[in-house]
Amino acid sequence: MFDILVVEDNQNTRKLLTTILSADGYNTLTANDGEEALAVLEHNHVDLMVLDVMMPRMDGYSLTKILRENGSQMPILMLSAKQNVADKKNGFLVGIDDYLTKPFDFEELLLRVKALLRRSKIVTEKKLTVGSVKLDYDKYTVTTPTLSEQLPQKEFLLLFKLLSYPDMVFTRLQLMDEIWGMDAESDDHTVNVHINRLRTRFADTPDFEIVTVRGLGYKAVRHDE
Amino acid sequence: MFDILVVEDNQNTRKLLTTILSADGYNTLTANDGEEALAVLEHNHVDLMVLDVMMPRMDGYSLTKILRENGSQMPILMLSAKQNVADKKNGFLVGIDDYLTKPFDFEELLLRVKALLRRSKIVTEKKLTVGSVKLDYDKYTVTTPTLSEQLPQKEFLLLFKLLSYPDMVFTRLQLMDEIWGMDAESDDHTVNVHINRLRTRFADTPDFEIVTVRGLGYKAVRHDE
DNA sequence: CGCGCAACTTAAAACAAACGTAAAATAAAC
DNA sequence: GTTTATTTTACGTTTGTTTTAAGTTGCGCG
Repeated sequence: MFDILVVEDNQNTRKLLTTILSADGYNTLTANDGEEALAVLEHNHVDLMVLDVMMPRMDGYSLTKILRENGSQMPILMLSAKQNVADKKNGFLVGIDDYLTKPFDFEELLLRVKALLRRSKIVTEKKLTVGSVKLDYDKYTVTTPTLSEQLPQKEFLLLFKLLSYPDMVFTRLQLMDEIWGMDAESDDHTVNVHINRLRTRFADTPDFEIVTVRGLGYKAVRHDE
Repeated sequence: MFDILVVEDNQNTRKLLTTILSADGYNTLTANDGEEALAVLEHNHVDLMVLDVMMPRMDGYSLTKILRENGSQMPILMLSAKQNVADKKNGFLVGIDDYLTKPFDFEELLLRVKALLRRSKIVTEKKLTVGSVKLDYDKYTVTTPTLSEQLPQKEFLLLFKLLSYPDMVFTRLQLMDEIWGMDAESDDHTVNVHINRLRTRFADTPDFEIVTVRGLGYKAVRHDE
């Protein structure tokens, strides 16, 4: 469900961390140092980072600093053998969210990870991407390479729902319930009309389509050519 | 600038906490136990809570639980003399964000408070810029290339809120809460009028605009051409 | 002490967009 | 080839927003 990047040069510790996190149901990615981490972040989705301070090439402070300067708001939990406040201070100054000293209690690590994810889920923008269509719920924007306009509310919500589970088929009733409310008096046909409006909007976005599943409903699909 | 509620029954510790926090520029409020804290929260604006576990009448766990169940997302830092993981676990389970064991290092407390405030998307920045519009909260100034005037208070606060998260949509209610206070009985339309005034002010600032999101609210947007 | 101005609120009218409906056109299934 | 499901178009209604204006409050200054 959540993707956690473990950045740690010591192989044993790295393995330990990934084992703990995997056992709790997280997907883990790994990097040996800051530079590797940046490379991983370029090509993968990461929800949270567990970061060692001491590493060759690029240490945890530098990595955090770079990320924050580039506007990243990813939750970062820093690990260090150092107990002293000066090191913690360094970490918090560059923008970490939590700091744990080694040796750490496994359970406490998991608790803190969970707390960070919970909070970041509250505040991070709900962003969805399917193909070249990007939707940002909080900013209320939908962009493709060719267009960038404000969708009307119903269309926006409809698209949001469809994009939230790409390829999954939603019945008209499901969509109605979600957008118009359970008691919706309205007709199924209303959904059709809004779907149609969405389609004309994305007519010239070749890698995205809303597909009809006859007898069932609709789904959002990405075409890679 | 930020209002922090200290909930702690021991008078000495309470005093210590408020002193540390005040020295760092926070406004502090206090409560002796959970019940008192609830009363304080009803009538005051609070950005973050520093919370002792052990208290008469209503302890920290119960208070946190009640708040979370009521939908509060306020950052909560829990303090306890107990070192063991079980107590931390209890805390995190009911929804705290951070846990510090007594005796704690003053500096670390301040660091963690700051990290929580940043993470919870409460703006620490008092100088904001969107496009060519620059706002300085302390100086109470707003400047663009073409104008440099003093805005009336409500307009200023409204703009501040909007600029604090560019592109993010704020509902009229959110804006009201921020500027007029939670209990404001006033009409939504008041917001509209002030938005309108702001718009006429920035009419000839081409790279800045307050955009309406129909059915939701407003957002501050930068146009780059 | 009260006059006058600025800031704010309220109300009302004008405006615009979004929405849902219906009906016609098209496509798929049997 | 007929039926059923879906798409498309058009239009009227509704709802939300903007704008204008008038009314109220509070404060500084004469």
